[in-house]
Amino acid sequence: MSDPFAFSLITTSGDARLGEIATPRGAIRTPAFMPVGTAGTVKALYPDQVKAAGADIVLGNTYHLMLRPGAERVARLGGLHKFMRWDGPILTDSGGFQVMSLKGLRKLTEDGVTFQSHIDGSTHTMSPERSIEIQCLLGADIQMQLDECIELPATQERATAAMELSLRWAERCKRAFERFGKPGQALFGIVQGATDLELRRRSAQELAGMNFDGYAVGGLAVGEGQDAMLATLDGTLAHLPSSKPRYLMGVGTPVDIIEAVARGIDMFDCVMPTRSGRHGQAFTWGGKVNLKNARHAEDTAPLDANSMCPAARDYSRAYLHHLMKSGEYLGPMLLSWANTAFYQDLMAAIRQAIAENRYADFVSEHRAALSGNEAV
RNA sequence: GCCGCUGUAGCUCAGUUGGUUAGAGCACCAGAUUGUGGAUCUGGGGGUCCCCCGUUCAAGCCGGGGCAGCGGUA
Repeated sequence: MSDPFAFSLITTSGDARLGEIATPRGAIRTPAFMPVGTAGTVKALYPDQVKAAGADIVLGNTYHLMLRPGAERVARLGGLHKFMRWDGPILTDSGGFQVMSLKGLRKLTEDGVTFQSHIDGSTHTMSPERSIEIQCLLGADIQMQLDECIELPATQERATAAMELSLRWAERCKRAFERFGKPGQALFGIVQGATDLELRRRSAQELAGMNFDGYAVGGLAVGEGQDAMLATLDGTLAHLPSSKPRYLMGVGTPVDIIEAVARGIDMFDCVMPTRSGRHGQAFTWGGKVNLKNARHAEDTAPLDANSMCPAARDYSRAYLHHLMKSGEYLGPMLLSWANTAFYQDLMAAIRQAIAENRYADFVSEHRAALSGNEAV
């Protein structure tokens, strides 16, 4: 029987890769953008909308789901897919990002992380083994190793220690996954090493030697700036096997994405389309649009008349402005929808440009407009 | 009519024994946001301190008169 999880590279354009990841729950077209559904929901959207927007896979989060409703409970309820009514693939983050983002509420040891719940203050521990066990209880199709993600800039000592700890945890996650994982499920390793190319090389090569199903680049877009991020990517991807998917974690803006694809990244996730949407910012081919700005108050134009997404196509900017200014629920719903659709449209356009071997032209065509605010 | 209280930013209010350029929260106008704590952060514009007169080197603050609002009262 062939491995039900498999990455196939279809074609390339420069270093940009067009591919497909086969999973038992369906294919993931790459380069892919994975909407973030931390707590078992892509916030403010129905699963059907996420699917219709073009997303093949969504994220869930180990840390959040273990606190509430609890991994064992989700398992008793039939797993995360059934629970949230998403039948496509799900990738779960391991909790590594919370190692960084909850820095006032956690303690780190060789064995794992002790978190204080942000919900009720209760104490929870998560080892690499427990993180994998939880991800298996949730039923995640793609699971992530537990890692230590640090804020940048960081000292050499700090970056080295976090990278080396992440490698040791990678090994432990691999062994735990062999015990808990089911056929068709995949486990990704995570490259760390801040912006130090030598650390990144070591991390990538050692992970590659462990033979993961895919490789993530973690610890970027955390304060280092885009130039440093892209330089780090250049120095990292060369040391990862081209036969496996490469995932740039937590990234990013539309321009981050097109630049990272140009360097050979296959998968992305980011809270930006949904979080920004909840706060009034929309993404369009013409750049970012802040619907809270007064200039939209009487603008009868939609966000993007050419969009296939009703939220972007059928509602006036004036109405979206009003909803956001009034704090109405529909505002975040419509903008999360429009942004999720835009990100998927962006990925579709990226895939098409690679397929037609004109990716460099695509980047130069759209880079400037995507990088700033919409021209007024 | 009389008694009391109040009047400071769009709103709700603070403002010391009179002392530099009168503040806050919200609202407003913008900017940030990258493996989501439905969060947060950063800037900005905005004043006839109800009006007039007086005291004083100096008044949002003290005195007199007026106006307005609220409450009480025969």
